[in-house]
Amino acid sequence: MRASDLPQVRALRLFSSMEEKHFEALMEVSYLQTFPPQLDLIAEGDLADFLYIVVEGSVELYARSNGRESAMGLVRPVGTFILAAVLKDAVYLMSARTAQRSKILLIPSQNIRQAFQQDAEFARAIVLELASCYRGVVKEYKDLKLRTAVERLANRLLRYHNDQGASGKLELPHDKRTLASVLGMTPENLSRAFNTLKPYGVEVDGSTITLADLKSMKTLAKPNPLIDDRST
Amino acid sequence: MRASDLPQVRALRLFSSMEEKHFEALMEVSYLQTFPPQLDLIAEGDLADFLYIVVEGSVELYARSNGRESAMGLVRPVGTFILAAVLKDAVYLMSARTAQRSKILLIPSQNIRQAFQQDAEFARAIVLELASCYRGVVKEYKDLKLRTAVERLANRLLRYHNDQGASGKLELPHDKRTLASVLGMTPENLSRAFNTLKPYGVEVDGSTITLADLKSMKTLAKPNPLIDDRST
DNA sequence: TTAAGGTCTTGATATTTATCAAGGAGAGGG
DNA sequence: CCCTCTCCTTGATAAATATCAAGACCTTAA
Repeated sequence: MRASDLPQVRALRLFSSMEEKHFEALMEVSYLQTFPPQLDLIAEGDLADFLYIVVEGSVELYARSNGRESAMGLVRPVGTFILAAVLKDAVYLMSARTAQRSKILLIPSQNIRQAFQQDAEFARAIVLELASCYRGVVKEYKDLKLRTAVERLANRLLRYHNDQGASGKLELPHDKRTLASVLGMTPENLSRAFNTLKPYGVEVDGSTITLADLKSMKTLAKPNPLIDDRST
Repeated sequence: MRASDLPQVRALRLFSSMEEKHFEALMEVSYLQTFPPQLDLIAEGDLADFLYIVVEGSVELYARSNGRESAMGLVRPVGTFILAAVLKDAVYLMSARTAQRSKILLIPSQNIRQAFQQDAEFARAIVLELASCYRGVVKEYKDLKLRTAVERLANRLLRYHNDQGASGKLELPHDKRTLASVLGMTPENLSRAFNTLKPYGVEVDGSTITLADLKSMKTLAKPNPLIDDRST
């Protein structure tokens, strides 16, 4: 890994409170690499050799069973994925591919586990990150189990809208096919769900969405911080 | 907490490798309590005051949104719940109530976080437990997202069957209403799903299920270790 | 023994979601 | 400029799931 990349990595929450010597040891065995879009990074069932950290770009987590495939989540900077598999020294439960050209940090699992034992501050950062991931999945699970497709879309739009500054407009961060999969529906159904939201002030122009009537959107969506807030 | 209960708790994986003095300090502030069935233990949205460990009995995790309610999981001995909220010092994402008369260990969150910092072995046990919880939810999420209702039931039956010794018979560990909710369907639909499975050798007698044709069950269910194995 | 209250099942129907088939709109390449 | 490709949309239909209503079955208690 190049020395010029170090400060960028050091600034990540996961590493910022770590002892210098442990950080250096970790970086010596790590790779910061740039990948083209749509490249498969890991496949479910493989042994967890590395911890992945998305530094730039974005990565799609997905899973397959029977003939079906579904997106399980999107990881954007700065997020980790498959931390649990790394810590347990187990196989990946999800596959991952780049959604865009992405800069990704790879750290060998073994060294992560070692650093966890040696550095209490790092251990603390790791467990907080893992707890956040856990709560993220629980929220996705609740979203899917307690809401209809239209409600999921409405709440997702409100979330993106907030993340992007609540200006009345938002950009979908991925194509509609992927969004549909993330939301647990077919692309056809996503189209129809957008039509259903039209009376609530949702205007679609490509990947730009305008929310013209936030109040009625919220009445319909009934956003719930215990599902939709990513910060808590 | 009574001294006679200590060995039982000490044997739990979470505590077995902890230093004696840290264990004692933790136990001094903890409660081992027995609760009647159907008692609400925590409510989503409340601040995480305690870590809960199910020592005997079983606990149902559930969540609400809009008017809907759904079971999110069942915790049986020896399992923890809401570990992530405790570590993050955040609010619970799920509610919990006893399913049966249950013996439960309550440890104040603050002391858990303190012990995590002081005892590296405990930190290791905690992170492994949390990673297991994470992977458990991911599996539930995959189950719901990638399978139909009948497939979910079939795979659940195969799982219970295995857990209970693979003798051709199995006992449902909860009433059908709860099972339906865990599987993400209505009780009516569960009934129909059992009927759909009849041609595959599934005979229902109250909460006793006989699997008379495992081969065709497996052909239908297509069990997937990356969803159904609880050990990995 | 009967009445009352569960849980579970069944049938009829409605709603939601998926599938299949076709067409439109836009981007990039020749 | 037009072709071709991909992505998205729309319509028609099918399948999956939920809802509503009723009844069966079981347990418990008077």
